[in-house]
Amino acid sequence: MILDKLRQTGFHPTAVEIYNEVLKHIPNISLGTVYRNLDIMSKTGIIRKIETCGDQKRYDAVTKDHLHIICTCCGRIQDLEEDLDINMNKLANIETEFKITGVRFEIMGFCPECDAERDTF
Amino acid sequence: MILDKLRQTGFHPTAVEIYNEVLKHIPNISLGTVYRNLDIMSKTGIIRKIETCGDQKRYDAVTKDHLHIICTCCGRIQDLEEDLDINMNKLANIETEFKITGVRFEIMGFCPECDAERDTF
DNA sequence: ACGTTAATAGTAATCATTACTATAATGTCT
DNA sequence: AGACATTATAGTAATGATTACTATTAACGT
Repeated sequence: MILDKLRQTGFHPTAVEIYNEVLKHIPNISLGTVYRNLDIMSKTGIIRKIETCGDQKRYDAVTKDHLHIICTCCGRIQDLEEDLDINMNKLANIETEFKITGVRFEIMGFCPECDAERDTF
Repeated sequence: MILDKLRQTGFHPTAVEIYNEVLKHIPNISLGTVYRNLDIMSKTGIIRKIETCGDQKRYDAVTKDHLHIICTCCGRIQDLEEDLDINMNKLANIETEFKITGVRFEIMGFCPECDAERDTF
């Protein structure tokens, strides 16, 4: 049920948001259960934990690499179809002692709602 | 003093790490003071708050855009000199209703210490 | 039905950060 | 210098997301 709810939403909800959705179907589920199962699934690789912004972690049912656009105001995350032509070949030649495992590329901005709110000032 | 300490370190410390450094010179400084001043300075633009990874926020004395390499294990952040030839012109043409304010591009990996530790298993 | 194992609800603990409050430092004007 | 307003501070309390804990319940093979 947790996985279903995560897959149904186009955006990337927080654990509490998922909890509230599941609560409608399983009225006595515990928030801890949601956290635990999200954690298990992200460790198994079924879903992805987005460690990327703000105070709350968000979860993503799409595990393949893709671009996110993030509202710096409310934290909302959406997917982007665009490809920004990143020259990934250079990654292998970077001078560093780190063992590189991946990249993270996100676009920051104001979502329509937050942007409208800013205009009221 | 907070700003000095932040500028002296090559890596990007957390508020508590800065607090512990400053504590050596100002023994009765409060953690709240460190947080408040870091917040003021990042809002003024003197420093940068890195909202990017893990549970703790980190701070950066270099405000111009540059690449970070982040250890997914211990959270350590280092600067990278490389330029990855991102085609920024495409940013202006992205199809989205968001008002874009910037990008975030980071490289993830294991720092030498964490990587060595992994080998012991 | 019995015992073993794993998952859960509900609650308590943790940890980073923020808010609050009484006090101390600083500046200004006369 | 002295009276007053303004600001920053230390120290503590509160908040909020996440994790840990525990007693209970469900599932499953024999």
